Amino acid sequence: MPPPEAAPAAPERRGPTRGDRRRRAILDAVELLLRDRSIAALSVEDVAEAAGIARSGFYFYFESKYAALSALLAGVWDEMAVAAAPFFAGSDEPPTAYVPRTLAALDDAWTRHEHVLVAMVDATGTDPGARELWELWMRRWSAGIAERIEAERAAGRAPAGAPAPALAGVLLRMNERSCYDASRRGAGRRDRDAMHEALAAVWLAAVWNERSG
Amino acid sequence: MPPPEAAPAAPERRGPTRGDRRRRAILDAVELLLRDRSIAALSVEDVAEAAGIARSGFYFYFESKYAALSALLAGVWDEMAVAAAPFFAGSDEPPTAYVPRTLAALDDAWTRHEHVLVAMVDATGTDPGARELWELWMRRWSAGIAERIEAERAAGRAPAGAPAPALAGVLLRMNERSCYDASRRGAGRRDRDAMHEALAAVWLAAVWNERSG
DNA sequence: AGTGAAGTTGACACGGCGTCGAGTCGAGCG
DNA sequence: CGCTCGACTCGACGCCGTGTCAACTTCACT
Repeated sequence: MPPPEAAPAAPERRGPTRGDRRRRAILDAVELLLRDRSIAALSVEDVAEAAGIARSGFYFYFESKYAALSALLAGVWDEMAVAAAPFFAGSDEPPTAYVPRTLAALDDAWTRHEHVLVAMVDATGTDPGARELWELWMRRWSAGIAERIEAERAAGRAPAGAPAPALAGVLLRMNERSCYDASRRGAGRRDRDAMHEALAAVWLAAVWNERSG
Repeated sequence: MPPPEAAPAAPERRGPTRGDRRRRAILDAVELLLRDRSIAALSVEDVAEAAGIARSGFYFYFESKYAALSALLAGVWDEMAVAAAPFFAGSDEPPTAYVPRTLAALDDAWTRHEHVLVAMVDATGTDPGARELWELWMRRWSAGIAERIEAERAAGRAPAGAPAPALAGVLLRMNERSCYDASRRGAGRRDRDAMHEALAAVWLAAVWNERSG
């Protein structure tokens, strides 16, 4: 199952075709509408209207609103990956320096797309396709984190402890749910900063047995 | 907002009335059907049929399938609270002993009702009423945990660290999401044990700066 | 100018929801 | 015993959102 919604072997002749632009308009409409409506409260009709096409035209591009939402997600993951890169690359710095920084960068990327991400998490409770896609990414992240933990342990920078895959899993869930809830309750700066501090403290203590500065 | 769905000042004359029995039958039907269907895939018709009444009769008892699900939750929370009691009471034992035990007991209670709990979490993405109810409980748990952490710190058993409310919040989310995911993927014994170990390690490290035995 | 693929549309059938008014049941009372 | 009133039940209705279809238009390329 390759990255879903990848265009089938992109013709890539010239600038975006009319269809490409329509597709883009639909995606933009979804993102826009999600700013003040939950995915559950969003109908295909709303989206089509906002994109300037007939409702049935929507189905030429996507199977359902959840499929469109999933497509919207592709770009978001890329940004998240960029934010997390320093973590996965390892660092000469002490973790007390780069872990808080990475967590803040991740939350920043999350916040930039929070409407899409919140909608996606909500959708996992309803649409099997959305769930599978989300879980695919969760597994990838989890595997990456586990690898990182094992590398830190192997290098003697982190003490042995709970099996890395399980540890990676629970820490990832913690981040996922914390960010989701922060977006849900419209957390402000103060609130988010406290959350960052707590997240960093947990990661540092659980993986490196470090107290944050 | 008192515990929703509490009968209005229970008449409690004699044995359960016919209405009480019907209500119970509906709740049982929901719980039963959730064993092999998600809440999203469950229609009021299905429930009514399983409960032996007409679909419209359902609405005499509940506003929607989500209201019924929420009602079903009341009893579940009680069991969770019992499982967590040793934690909230504090203990003379070292945390390395009672924390893992409590986490296992909590996951046990979760597992006993996992269909209802998973359905409820799924419902929070769709139904505002379900979300509010769930978040109410999350806030209560979070507050309780924060209080406990502060008590441990005050007693000198736990070192100072991130603000207790934020720390309690992220740790609670970690548990919530980990249990949810374990149920979702039908985790087996081995899988769950590894999760317990990881959860215990994180709690101990983050709150008490302890490595688990 | 002609052709075929890409794109677009309104109309349709379907399924689930929530409500309503007309009814039934059953305990308590005169 | 029969009446009454509130608790309960039901079928029917109107509504809304979904997904599909066949017919039509547009457009890039010969």
